[in-house]
Amino acid sequence: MKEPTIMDVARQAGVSVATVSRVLNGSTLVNASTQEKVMEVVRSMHYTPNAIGKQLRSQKTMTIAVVVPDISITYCVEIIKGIENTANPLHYKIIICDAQNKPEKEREFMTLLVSRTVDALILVTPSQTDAELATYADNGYTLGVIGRDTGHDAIPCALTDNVKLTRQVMTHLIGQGHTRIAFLSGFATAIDNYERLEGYMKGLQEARLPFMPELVDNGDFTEEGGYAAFMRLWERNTGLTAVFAANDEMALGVHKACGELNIPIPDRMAIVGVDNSRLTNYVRPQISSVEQPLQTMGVLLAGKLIDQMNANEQAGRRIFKIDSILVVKGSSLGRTEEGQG
Amino acid sequence: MKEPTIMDVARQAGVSVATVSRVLNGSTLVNASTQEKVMEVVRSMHYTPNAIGKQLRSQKTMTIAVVVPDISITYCVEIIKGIENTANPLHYKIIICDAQNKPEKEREFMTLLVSRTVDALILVTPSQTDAELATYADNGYTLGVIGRDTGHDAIPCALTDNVKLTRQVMTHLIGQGHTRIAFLSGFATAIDNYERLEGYMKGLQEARLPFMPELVDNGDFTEEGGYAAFMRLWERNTGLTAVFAANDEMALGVHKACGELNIPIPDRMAIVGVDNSRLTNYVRPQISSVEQPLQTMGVLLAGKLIDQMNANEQAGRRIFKIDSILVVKGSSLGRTEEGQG
DNA sequence: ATGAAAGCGCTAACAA
DNA sequence: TTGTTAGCGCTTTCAT
Repeated sequence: MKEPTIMDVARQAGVSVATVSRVLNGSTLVNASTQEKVMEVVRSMHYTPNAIGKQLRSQKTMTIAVVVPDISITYCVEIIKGIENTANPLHYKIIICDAQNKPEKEREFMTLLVSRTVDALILVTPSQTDAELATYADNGYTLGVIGRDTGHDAIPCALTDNVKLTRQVMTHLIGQGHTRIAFLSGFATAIDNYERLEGYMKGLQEARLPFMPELVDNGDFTEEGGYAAFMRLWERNTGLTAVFAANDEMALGVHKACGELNIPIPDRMAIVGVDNSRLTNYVRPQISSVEQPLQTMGVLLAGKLIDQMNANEQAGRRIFKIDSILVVKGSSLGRTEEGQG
Repeated sequence: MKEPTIMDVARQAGVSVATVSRVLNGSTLVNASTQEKVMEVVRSMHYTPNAIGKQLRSQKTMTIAVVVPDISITYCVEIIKGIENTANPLHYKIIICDAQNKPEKEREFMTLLVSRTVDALILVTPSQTDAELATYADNGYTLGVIGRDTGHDAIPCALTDNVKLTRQVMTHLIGQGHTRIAFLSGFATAIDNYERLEGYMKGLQEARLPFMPELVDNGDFTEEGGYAAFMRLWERNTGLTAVFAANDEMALGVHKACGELNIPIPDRMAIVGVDNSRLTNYVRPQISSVEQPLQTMGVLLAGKLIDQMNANEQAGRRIFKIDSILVVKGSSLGRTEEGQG
């Protein structure tokens, strides 16, 4: 089971390897009859060029690695789809790397870049520090980040405007008459937290509502975390009537907790999440959520990165900050008078 | 930004490239002091071996491609996780390929194998025919399939026992007193259909229930398809009291349809799906579903494939047929007397 | 224990 | 228009 090489084709066709290579790569400087003859042999031998040989010679793999924290999160999958939709038509292959929520795994994947297995690497909400990522960029590696801005000139990024997003939610909730609104954040390390907290506070400020630290808690971006956090909030007896969770998982946890505590939604408790994931539409009432244009983020960043590799110069925008939209559903709309009492 | 090569390291350390290569690959035939000296240089230069060069020389990529029909399906993601858990510890990299439900895309990914970009390829519920896949195996390529058996000696596979699975469901439903049970299949092309239909018929047979063709319909494995199929079934006025859907998506469609038609679940209509996906636990009542040990399937197949590559002989089992378990929930349990009337 | 050198499959610069 | 040939970075046989 030995693959035919370009040599075999050349021999069989009675031409040199250079000619075969030219035909294969669509060079115009080839006699039509020669071309025909070579293609004939290529077909009859079922010859397919060896990708490794090509890569070694051309110093290009035409491959981009996408490192996601967890392949089971819809958030990540949507981004991947966006990247694919841009990369595939441009003949770039995508290799998806699942870091399984382990920072050490994520770091391991960086060697794909260093070992030249891929031409570029996209990190989705990386766990590495800005300084770590800067090192790679400084050494000339092509990488981009989705979900935050490392601040490095050579690292493009796509992210949502968290402050705007949060204020949008706050405006909605305050408009519904809520004054005690809890904020459920994710990991303390995520930059999103800081920005969303900022938007939360700004929203309160504008409505001349006081900031109450006891209305802020952490749910670690998981359903269980959101559930536990809400239980803590509830026991503090702060008189809260609404919860803004930094993602849908936590919002689902709150939804569940309210169910168990017999707190009617939205009458006694309004809930808003982020991601507008499918699940939010299957629980009753459905959960209002902010929809981020994830595919778009993938499309824009991949496009930018490919441009960067081909043009060899950093032209155009480096930061793609994208607006999201709030999808209002039953969990935060239509409180009945009765319920409010 | 030029990477240091093994040559640079050799020069710097005052040894030959062969020695550097030996050190890097842990050969024992190297003087301890030489070894130390080389490693010192490797560290100081931040040298990382070029993967492409290595691959070309060794004729191995240590990479396995996993081609899934759709990366957004949890079914696929679970299998991927299983494969990763086996492959990564054995130093194999995984490249995930999303065929986006397009047969031509799936076929394109086969060139990864032919072009030697990967050492092996795993197909999850492929759209290609057995004959097509056989060609690759006959030409010595290493591939495996999850979800069906191609019947080819050199193509290992992992799959669930569909007949058993279906009969399990039928036994449960018949045990609950149902006699008119609809069967909702997926694409007509999927082999699963045939086997599940077989199990359905056997289940009826054993219980001495008649097979009614008008109780079988197709829902294309989608929620919308399941919804539409149920609507058709319902209009046929067959007096059905239970639906077995070949996957959870279709089961959710039936669930939705019942909601709109005001058919109480499980009192007037029992529902059972397959996959035991997360969503089945968020709707009310929760949907009974068959849980397939997907991760296990990935683990077993990947292990078999890697063995096959290393041992160069086909020892051991080729077909991994795995039992699934039925998780009974509200949608098919506890019909009240009243409801039955 | 170490080094020299061949060669994996390919492209492209240079020659003819 | 076509051919010859030098590498891309690495491992490994064969000498030493």
